[in-house]
Amino acid sequence: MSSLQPVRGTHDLLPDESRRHRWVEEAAFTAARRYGFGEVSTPIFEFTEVFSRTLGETSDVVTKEMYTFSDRSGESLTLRPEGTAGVARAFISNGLAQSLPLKLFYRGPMFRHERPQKGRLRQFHQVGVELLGVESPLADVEVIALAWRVLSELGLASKVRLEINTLGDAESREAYRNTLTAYLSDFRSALSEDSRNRLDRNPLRILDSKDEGDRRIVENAPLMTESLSPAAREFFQTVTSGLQTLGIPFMVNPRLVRGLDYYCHTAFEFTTTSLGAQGTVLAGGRYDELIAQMGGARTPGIGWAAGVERLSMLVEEPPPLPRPVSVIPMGDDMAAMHVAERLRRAGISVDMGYSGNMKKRMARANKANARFAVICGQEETARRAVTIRDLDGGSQEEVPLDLLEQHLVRLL
RNA sequence: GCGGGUGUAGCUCAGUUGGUUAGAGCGCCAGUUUGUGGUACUGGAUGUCGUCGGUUCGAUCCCGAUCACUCGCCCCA
Repeated sequence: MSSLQPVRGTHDLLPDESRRHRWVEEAAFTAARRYGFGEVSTPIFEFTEVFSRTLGETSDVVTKEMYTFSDRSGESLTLRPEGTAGVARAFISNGLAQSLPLKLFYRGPMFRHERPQKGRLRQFHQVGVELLGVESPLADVEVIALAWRVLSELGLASKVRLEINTLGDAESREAYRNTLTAYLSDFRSALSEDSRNRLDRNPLRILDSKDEGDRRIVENAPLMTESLSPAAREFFQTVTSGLQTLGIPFMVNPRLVRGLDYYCHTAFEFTTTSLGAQGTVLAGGRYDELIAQMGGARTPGIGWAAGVERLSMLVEEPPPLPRPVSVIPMGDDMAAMHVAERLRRAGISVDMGYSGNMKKRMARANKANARFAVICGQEETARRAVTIRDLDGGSQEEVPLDLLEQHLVRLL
């Protein structure tokens, strides 16, 4: 084994796996386009502030997971740990408040300095969407419907479960935070060490603690629902009934919380039980205050992101590639290369080996899963013809060189 | 960041209770067939036994460290 290893938590994507990833990404983009989203591509690094100010100073992502470094002019830059902050920044930088509502799709690598596990890498890939400038819960419904569409297209409808919750508006959340903290404080000494910390920093997180003792305490805790303002309650009601209208199965999980500070109202997660500890496959929510927080005009938004690696582990085989034709030279390699080039110009995928006798080249054609072999032998060449061999059936026929392209196009 | 497991050929994995030349299957290469692949048969190559250090006459095996992967926690896609 070589000592040249990739950096911890990073992977080389060889052609087979790359193809799975591509398939996942394309399924997401195709569906997104059908819902009216256009692709946006923002830099994979930003000024550190773009993330530190928006994700929450106490969030794990900011406090211990960012790849932050100084560039040569001393600026603090950070490899993006998620996509929304960069899109929000681009929205402001480009004055896109003029073009609301805005529907954006993105894909690409994200970076988090975490301890790697299955389905959790330091460089991983996400596809995501953001719908900006729509106050109405219609946006929430549409964006979740798109997520459901993507997962369905990938054949994952039966493998995932949609959980949804509301975090309410700012006032509701503030009120809830207070009642929850008041309730939990009585149990402070009974809480797990992690949760005692969370009590001060982010008490909502205690709701989804995996600790047995915590769970018992949380069972009787007051719910967000009880602190919701009438407006927030109605908003959530519209979202859930909308999902019902569209026939999208979901379950309300009043203990579902999101890690990043900028979320409000709708929060949702598609989870699976087949990926070990990394159950979340696609997640998102509403972030009405994010852009204002970054210094832009207040612009509501909602979006989600999905982990490409996680999805590609769940997905069955991607659709097969079109099968190539193999050109087999017999003596004059360059003449055969010329034939290959003609076929490629005609839009046909062509494989051709660089050395070896006919037997070897036929074996290579087979390995390439070629549908036909085009044999360029001396005798045929003298007649300005080639032999086409059907590699599935085994029959072969001679075809005049001039008719080769049209002949093959018809056969394929 | 914390705790457990694992690391032997390109891949999946045996094995050595510390002892001379470390194995299998798949894959790869060659041949049976010098103009014909997929099947079959025959033969072949492959390894710093993750890395560094320690114990020992002797370490792939025991010990320590380190790196990577993996499972769980934290957190998240």
